[in-house]
Amino acid sequence: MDVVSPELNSLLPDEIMDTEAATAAAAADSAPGSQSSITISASSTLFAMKPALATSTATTKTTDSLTGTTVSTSGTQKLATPFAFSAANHQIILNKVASAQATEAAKAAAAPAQVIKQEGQKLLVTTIGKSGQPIVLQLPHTSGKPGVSQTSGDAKSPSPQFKVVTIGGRELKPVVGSAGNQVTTLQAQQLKTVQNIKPVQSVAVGGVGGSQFKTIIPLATQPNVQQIQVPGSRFHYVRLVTATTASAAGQPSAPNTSKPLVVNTGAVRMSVPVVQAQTIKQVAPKPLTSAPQVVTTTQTQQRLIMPATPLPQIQPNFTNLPPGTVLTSAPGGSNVGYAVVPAQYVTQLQPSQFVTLASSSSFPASSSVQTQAKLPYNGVSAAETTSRPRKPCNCTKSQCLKLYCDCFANGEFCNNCNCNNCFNNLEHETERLKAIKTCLDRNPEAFKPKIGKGKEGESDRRHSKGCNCKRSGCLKNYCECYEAKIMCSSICKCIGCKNFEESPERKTLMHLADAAEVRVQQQTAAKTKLSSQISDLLMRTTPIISSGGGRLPYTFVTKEVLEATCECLLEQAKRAEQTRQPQAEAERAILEEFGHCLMSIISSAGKAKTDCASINC
DNA sequence: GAGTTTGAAACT
DNA sequence: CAGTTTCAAACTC
Repeated sequence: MDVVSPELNSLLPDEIMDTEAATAAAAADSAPGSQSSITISASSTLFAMKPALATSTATTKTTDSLTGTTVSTSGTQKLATPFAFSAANHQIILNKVASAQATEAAKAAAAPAQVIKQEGQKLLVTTIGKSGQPIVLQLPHTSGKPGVSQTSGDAKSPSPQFKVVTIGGRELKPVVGSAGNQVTTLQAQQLKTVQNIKPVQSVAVGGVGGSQFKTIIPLATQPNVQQIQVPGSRFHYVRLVTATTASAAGQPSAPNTSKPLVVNTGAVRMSVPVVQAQTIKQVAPKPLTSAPQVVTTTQTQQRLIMPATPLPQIQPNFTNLPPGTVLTSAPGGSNVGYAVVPAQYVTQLQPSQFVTLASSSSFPASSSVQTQAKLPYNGVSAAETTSRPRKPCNCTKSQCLKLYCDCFANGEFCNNCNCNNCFNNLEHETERLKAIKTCLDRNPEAFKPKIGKGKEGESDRRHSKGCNCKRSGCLKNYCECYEAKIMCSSICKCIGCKNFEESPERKTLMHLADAAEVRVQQQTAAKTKLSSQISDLLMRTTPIISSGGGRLPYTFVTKEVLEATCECLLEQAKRAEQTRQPQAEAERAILEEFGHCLMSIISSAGKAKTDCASINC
């Protein structure tokens, strides 16, 4: 079954190809029609963990090859029950083997690489990174081309016999020597992990030429991974079940790592980090410069439904499961949550959003599905286009299904918006997908960021289409260039543009904006400090007061006191106004006066407390 | 908060 | 492709 059409591939952003997955894809290049590249997606969730044969604690940072995101993973990983491997019809099947055998394998510090012979090809089964990290299996093409991720192959063969691909953008050193003979300790550890993985149900087989990609679902009966076909979606999903909820009864805790997941290192171009939905936390939004972004995860017992590869089939049960959707079970229902996450965007989610969405207990039964995730059709991380949470939209007529709607245009579901008749949600998935298609038909780059990345830094950022401003001088937020804090370029068609480097108007605006920002920061700092001082005072006085009965600060902040304080502050303001003091100075004086007032109140309160104590009241 | 202005998106 | 309309955000009062 074809999973990615050339058309779809053409729609994917260039950034995706600027990845090691793409490199691997290039390395996997082979004659048209061949199916020589097989990649098995893996994650701690996918490979549901069994009671530990071995336990390792690791902290791993993995760079997401799609977004440049750095995924930080930490925690204890319990290796799973081992499995044997077999391959047939270009399928890799990981079969369970006896635990004793697995134990032996786990004990072997330098276990040999798993080599699968199939039609003259060999498969090196290994992982990259530390124990428990994702696993990539790739059948090499017998005439594989040199590539950064490709090994030298079998020593007895002039051509490479196996191929190692990277996961999540993590560089993988070539395996030296023939498969099964010269394996490094790291590889042995990786293999140990491989031997302990659970069956995988979905295997994406990368072919060559864009249209050659196949999806194989070899283990339909395996309980831990289920393939889900989403109608109208370019992705198909694999439901990933953690050991806690599916196969590891009695296990005290679920694995707590996030894993990058290479779904297909071929031209499907998906290298996705799998993070467990319930507890994903984004430490900081990804800046425009696409600097590495840190994502941390903590323990979870959630299931993930991950988009593995695009899937054209439409099945009725999942018309409301769009890519980029986090699902959760209804309260009182299943004890496990579900998440449908276009994993390449997982790291872009705002932490609060994701945590909320993944919470399986916070949704009403009538709406067990909530969404707040990046949709895949955008193909670009939210962080690449925005550095802060998107403002809620106010659409009234577009149903949030046109590019007028910022949420839709940025590939997001509406969430906490003020829109009316919104269709940009799961309940209207069919319409939404249709709208996406319409937009893409009209403009294949409709969901790509308008502000292109500069090759040599932000100074080279520019609007992909240029603006068409006529009246704003390109110095108001009406102008998309100005709004993006970039100057207009030669491709702009604006009239009366003042948004260029030497523009005095622009410089003046910038200075004003800077000054305003500084002022806001100062005010914020002052408020914070004052608030802190008040809190501190209350904390210090309350115990003393309460010991004598009554809450002194509140007792003494009477209406009269408040009025007197306000009078003082107003008087100070008037004085500042009369003397024409600068605003900042006036604010300082008022705050200072407020401090005096507070001190007076506190002093009086303390005195009263003393007096009260002396008369034993 | 209501009304106006603006320019991108959508439409013809 | 150009002109017009629609739309929602930005802006003003």
